[in-house]
Amino acid sequence: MSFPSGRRIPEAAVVRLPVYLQILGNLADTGVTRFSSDELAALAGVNAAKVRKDLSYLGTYGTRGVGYDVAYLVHQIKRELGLHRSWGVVVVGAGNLGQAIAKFTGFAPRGFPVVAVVDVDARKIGQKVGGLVVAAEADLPHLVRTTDAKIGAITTPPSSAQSAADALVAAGITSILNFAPIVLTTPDSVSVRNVDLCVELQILSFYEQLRLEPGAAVAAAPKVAPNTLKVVPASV
Amino acid sequence: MSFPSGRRIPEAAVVRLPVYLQILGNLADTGVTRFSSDELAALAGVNAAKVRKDLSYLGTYGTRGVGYDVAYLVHQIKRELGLHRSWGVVVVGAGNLGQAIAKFTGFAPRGFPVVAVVDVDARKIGQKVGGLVVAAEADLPHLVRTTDAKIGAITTPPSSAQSAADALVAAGITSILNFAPIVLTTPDSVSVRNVDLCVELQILSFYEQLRLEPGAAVAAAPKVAPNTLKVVPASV
DNA sequence: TGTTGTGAACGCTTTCACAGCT
DNA sequence: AGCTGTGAAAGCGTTCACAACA
Repeated sequence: MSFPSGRRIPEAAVVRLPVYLQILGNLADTGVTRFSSDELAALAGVNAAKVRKDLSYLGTYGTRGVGYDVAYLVHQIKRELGLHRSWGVVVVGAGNLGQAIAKFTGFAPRGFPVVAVVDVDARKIGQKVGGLVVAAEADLPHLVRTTDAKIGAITTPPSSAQSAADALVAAGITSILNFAPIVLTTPDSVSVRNVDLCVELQILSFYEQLRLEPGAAVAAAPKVAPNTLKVVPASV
Repeated sequence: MSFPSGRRIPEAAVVRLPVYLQILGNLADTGVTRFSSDELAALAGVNAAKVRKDLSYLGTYGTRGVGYDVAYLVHQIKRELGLHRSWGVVVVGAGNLGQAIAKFTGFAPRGFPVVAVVDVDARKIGQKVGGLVVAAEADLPHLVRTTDAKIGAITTPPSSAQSAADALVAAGITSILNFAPIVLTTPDSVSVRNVDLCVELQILSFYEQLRLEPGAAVAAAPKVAPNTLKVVPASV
């Protein structure tokens, strides 16, 4: 509602900024230094008016008749998303997915180093996973404090996901990426994003089915996903 | 636009149906046979009016003064989402994530068996991953035909993701789950859902930052994510 | 009485269209 | 002339509030 200097970016725009950032990063890598809203729109699969509106929420950084500067816009989007600092990720659950995330080398360079992996299973504790040693879930408060982790990723079986969430919240984590196929119960001050692959597959199957059914047809292009995000004033 | 019998479910509602389905499944497992919109709303973290509207798109299946039947609603949601049949998934890219997906036993029971894993790397071809043998990406057309796969999951490095998408499309796949951090170019007749974990982390960091910045505050609860979905008439 | 189903109001998001700069 | 920035309009999605009904 309120915002430091009256500026406020609509949620719908916030979720598109990382997509623009990615594309602009690719453009920069190929030596492009300037782009127009038309060009970015084509690459992102949206329309130019939306790109201009979205970018206008960041400030007035374009040049009429010319376009936008790639490097400058990358900087501004990063600033807005808080990507000029690093956000440590602690992975809860050292199963297949947890290990895949811990081993993935693509997060750290983009500002999201995996700083710890924990599990409740004594057989997993002490194992090495991608340069980290699996710690006990009970150590979360200590680990979060010492590593300054800011985001928790839940990759446990569904039956342990809620207790994992409770442990993360107790340890002071307020942003959770949940891969378990259950709806977590968390305080309103905690942001949760659900990445339930079954949900994604079910949505795909709905549209695939429309394509298979004779006579069925849809025209619109839905862009939403079943994520939940709760955020309350910082003072609470 | 048009729909067989004039019925049409808004996209925003479609993405919530899998969430309801999951919760109702859990309720059924614990012996619950009836629920009210209030109860489901509390469990799903939405409000009761939304639940009633969403369920009303399926048909008139509730009983005034009483509520809804769990088993019956599960059946109706499954029917709507096309979950009374199985949707084979072919994984392209046998790296950490691809292997984690292939090994995960939670998809098949929910109607999404992983029927094949392919890679371009000759060293990976022939390896066994969760009961499947990694095949060559060049075999995709043949594999899709013989396994009747309907969904493709791209878990390759970003540099190979577009060619993976092209190969899937050429093999006749029209629904793609993309884990690579790039925007895919596909025909309009192909549905793509992007599950870019960096995008999710970046969105989380935006809200985390608001919480850390003194004086910052947001009130609304955004529920959208940067997915793209393109669907065209079945006849095309 | 209790709960659904749903028009109508509201608010957010997208799109249009053009004024304003370069 | 070209492209941005932005009010205003249109389109969706959510919420309200209550009639309908078991």
